[in-house]
Amino acid sequence: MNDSDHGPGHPARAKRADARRNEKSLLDAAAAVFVSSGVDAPVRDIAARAGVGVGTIYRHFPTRADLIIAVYRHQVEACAEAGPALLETSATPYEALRRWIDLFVDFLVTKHGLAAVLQSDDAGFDALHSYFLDRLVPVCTRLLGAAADSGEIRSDLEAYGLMRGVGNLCIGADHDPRYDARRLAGLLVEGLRRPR
Amino acid sequence: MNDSDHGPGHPARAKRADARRNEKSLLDAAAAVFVSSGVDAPVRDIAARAGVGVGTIYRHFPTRADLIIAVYRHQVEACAEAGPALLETSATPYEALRRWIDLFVDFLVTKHGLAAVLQSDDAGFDALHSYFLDRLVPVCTRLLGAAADSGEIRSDLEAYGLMRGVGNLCIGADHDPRYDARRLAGLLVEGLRRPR
DNA sequence: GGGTAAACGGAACCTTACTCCGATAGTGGC
DNA sequence: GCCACTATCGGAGTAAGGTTCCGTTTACCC
Repeated sequence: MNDSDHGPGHPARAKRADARRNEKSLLDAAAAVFVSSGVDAPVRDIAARAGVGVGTIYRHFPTRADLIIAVYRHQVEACAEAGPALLETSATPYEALRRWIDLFVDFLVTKHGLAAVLQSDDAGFDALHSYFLDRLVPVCTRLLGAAADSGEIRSDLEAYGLMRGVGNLCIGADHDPRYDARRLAGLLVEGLRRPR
Repeated sequence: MNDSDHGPGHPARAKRADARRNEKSLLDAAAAVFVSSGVDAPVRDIAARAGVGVGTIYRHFPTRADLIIAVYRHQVEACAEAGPALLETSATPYEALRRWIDLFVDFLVTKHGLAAVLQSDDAGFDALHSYFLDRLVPVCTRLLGAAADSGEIRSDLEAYGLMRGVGNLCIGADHDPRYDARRLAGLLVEGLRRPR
């Protein structure tokens, strides 16, 4: 996991110092540019901001998806870990599900264009798509399962479908005050409640 | 509205015959290409299929949005007109709303990439966005209003938000058998029901 | 048939993604 | 401390798509 350690000279060749420095610069620059120009800002802009050539970006992050994943990894992890926690601290499993979806929505809508690129069928974003799904679907499955077991919701919707749906609802949620993604996601979850 | 009339020689100059022919060719070609390659197929492809130069496309349809609107105008109109009709033929206003949303979803998911481009924040698709909204939001408003008046659903969601939400849910619905947009849209509408 | 302006076509240009390779400069061995 | 070795760098080059521009063609009116 942690490759920044530089223990006593071991056979495994350590990454060169400039490479590590550049990777850090790139992550910082990308994060800044993503905030100001969205996640599909031109690669050149990110390279310029980091003070490196475009070749350096592609060497460290073969696809744009890899860069996006690296930038948001921490937050995705946090979201994933929040699932089980909410299950413990909420009054009911349904309540936990509702709150977890809120977290996910908040994360997505605050990242200009991330939701859009997440659902893009553009090959090359497969890695991004997969990362989110691999990390979050299991968490969602558990929340859905708990809420279904407690009889609060129907049990005929897969976590995958729900995640994609919620992700879609977040598209374009920034830059349109009339569109409230959080609200709609809430209604969608509300729709899961058992009829009656 | 109808500019294909060529009434008795009036001062208004009639459009040249080749221009009218090309416009027709372009609409046919675009429709065909949209089906096989999606609505964001390269402009050059459409021009080639129609047997005209790219300049001719831009002369007839200044933006891609104009072309898309022209191609799907009939179906959008049909959808808009189906609203009031459903209100008359359905058992309850809620039922009419549910069925109308189904129609809208079916329309969107069968047009590769249309939903995505509809929500794109890319300026230049404003016209497309506006056309759909101008034409369909009033219809949706009426359906929502009727269902709210009959007490079947809550009344605190604007038609605009619902339309955007449903449109978003349709993104990427083709080419992913595990994702059922119609189902999710149904759940969203279900979520509108008054609690108890 | 001839004059005129509408309409055509596609070369040219711009922007962005992504690749490739000569130049640069850390690193480990001495 | 110096050198050779090679990982890494930087950005010119290539490709693809969108949009514009203007010399050429052609329908229309008389």
